[in-house]
Amino acid sequence: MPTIKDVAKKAGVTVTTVSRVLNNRGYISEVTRKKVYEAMKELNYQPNELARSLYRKKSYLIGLLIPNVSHPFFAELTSFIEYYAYQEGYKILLCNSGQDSSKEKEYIDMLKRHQVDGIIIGSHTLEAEQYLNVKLPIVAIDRYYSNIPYVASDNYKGGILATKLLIQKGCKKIAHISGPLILNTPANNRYKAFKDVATQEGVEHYVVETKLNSFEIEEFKKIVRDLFKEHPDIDGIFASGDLIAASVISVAKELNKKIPQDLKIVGYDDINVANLVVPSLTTVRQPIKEIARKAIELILRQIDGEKVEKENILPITLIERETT
Amino acid sequence: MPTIKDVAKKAGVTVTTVSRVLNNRGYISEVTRKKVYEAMKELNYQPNELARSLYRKKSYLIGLLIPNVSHPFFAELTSFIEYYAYQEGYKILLCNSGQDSSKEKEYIDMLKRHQVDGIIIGSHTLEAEQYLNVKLPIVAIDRYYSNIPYVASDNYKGGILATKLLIQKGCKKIAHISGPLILNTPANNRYKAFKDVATQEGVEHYVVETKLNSFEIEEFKKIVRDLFKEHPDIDGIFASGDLIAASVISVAKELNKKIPQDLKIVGYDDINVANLVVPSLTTVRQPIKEIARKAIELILRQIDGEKVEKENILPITLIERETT
DNA sequence: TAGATATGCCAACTATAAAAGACGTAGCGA
DNA sequence: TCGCTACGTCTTTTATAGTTGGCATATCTA
Repeated sequence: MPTIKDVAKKAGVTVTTVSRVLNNRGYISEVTRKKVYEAMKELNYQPNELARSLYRKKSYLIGLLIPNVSHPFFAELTSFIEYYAYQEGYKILLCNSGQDSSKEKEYIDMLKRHQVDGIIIGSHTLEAEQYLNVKLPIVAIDRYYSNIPYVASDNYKGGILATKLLIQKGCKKIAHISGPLILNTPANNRYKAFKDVATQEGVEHYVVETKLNSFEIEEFKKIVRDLFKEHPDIDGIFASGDLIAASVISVAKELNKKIPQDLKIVGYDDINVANLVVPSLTTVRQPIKEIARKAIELILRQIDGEKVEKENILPITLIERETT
Repeated sequence: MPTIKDVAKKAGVTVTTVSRVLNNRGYISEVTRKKVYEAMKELNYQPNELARSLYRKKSYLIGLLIPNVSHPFFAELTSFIEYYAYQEGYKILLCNSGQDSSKEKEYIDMLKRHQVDGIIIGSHTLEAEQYLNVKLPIVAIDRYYSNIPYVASDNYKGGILATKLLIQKGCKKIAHISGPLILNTPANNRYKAFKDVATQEGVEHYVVETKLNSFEIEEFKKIVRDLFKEHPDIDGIFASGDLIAASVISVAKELNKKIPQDLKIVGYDDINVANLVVPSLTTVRQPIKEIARKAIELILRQIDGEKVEKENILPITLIERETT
């Protein structure tokens, strides 16, 4: 790999001049500039970003810590985050914590060692202490913690709309399949909204919880099968995620339940899969692209030393398709 | 952020001593070691990986260049690649090229500037020249190029099995929905196998091609609708990807075609979605996990200066589910 | 002739690593 | 007993690739 010295030698100037050309600083004649550019091209020179980062104390790296990219929601989110980061000249260091809090801790330390300029965290197991002694800019996605700013969709409203839709469409016995409720996350507002609406409307209702580590479709299916075993006459399900909702469709087929006649389903997220399954999923659309954009915006503003709002709630939309 | 100097000062030794403790090199008395560790702990010190990388000429970073993580196949692949990389102490810099060759070029330059130790490329638009002047270790996934080692599933055999299954199950008029055939990729062997088997067995057959940039479900559906408009009596489809196959299911429902009675479908990949849709997809399973493992293995061996085999074909499996 | 423009030179700086050297002590042979 | 080597521990110096600032030295222009 050629260094700035090789370029200087080839162009017949000093490293100072090359550095000036690279950074557009000081006075440079067009002739010299051209010579330097030509030398760089000939040598196929790429400035060593490590050395620059070291000096500037800025790496243009953002750490993205999520449970798992293989989950469509995080995959889509990651894609948009990468998109916006790239537009601003930042790069993404990808970390899958696998919902394992020790791996999460290790990853945060690793990201610090690599001098990332900020961390976007969409992972859920971490305890208080580990966040707090990180002085880096952080943005959480769908997660509360102390004074760390977070981005989330309007989960409570989403839960209201979903539950109301089921009742309005005539469901008499409804269930909610929630994420892990032990964690204090914004997503739990979906659960709260479900409870609130069902109680208020006087509709019989149940809640089942998915486990912390289950991203496996077979596990989701098992949960749904167990639910129907206990309550075969459930006629409406609000699932806290489209993947779970799709699993409900799959199990409903096994049990010969007609959708939406015998069973109505509302998901959450509106990932691409929601429009791919048959029947297509009615779901609460999270603005994934906007969540990504907001997260990047909040990180960059913190990197620039700005204070940012702690709460960043983005609007949801109820998308009615064929399962209701 | 505390530096090694701060630790040295706190422990009452020189930076060299701290460095020795950190790197387990040379002679260190237990007393000194303990003092240093205590100082590191007190200061919550994390060695600056940028400075280490600069000196060592090794970053422990691997660039991953793919069309888009939001596609489930790449999402699952990325997840495994990250998993194996992490096990070996490497980190992943994620780049979505969006199938745009200029962005691809920019990304490769960026990765070089960041001194990545190697690049895994699953992207498809890049031209010859741009690869060649990269002296970095590279591994391609599902892509041929000159003397760059690649990993791919046994596409030809997969195509054979898929096509034979359709014919064996009684299909009389079959179609293949391929990826973009302009690119010279291993995936085109699915197309070749389809042609070969259909011709050999004397079965009427058609091929439609998806466009380069279409990862959009609506685009897939449109392609399928057009196919059925032209050939309403097609009774078997081999789709070159599960997402396309799922789109076929969706369109078949629109057209009131019964699966598998009126229409049989075989996909390719066996992403999680294949088992989620209803009816569940018969598909050719690519060993995504093994592809990831192999790609990391090949990159690491190249980083260590080893020569590696150019061709790395991994076995596929036909998974029969409900669409055949 | 002053000021702007253009370039060079040198040193300091970023955080860490590693080779070489310094220092005191111990062991051993002549 | 002197001189040599070995040893363990720590320091000094140099290196990594690039940035920056001060200062010197030109040349050009108003």
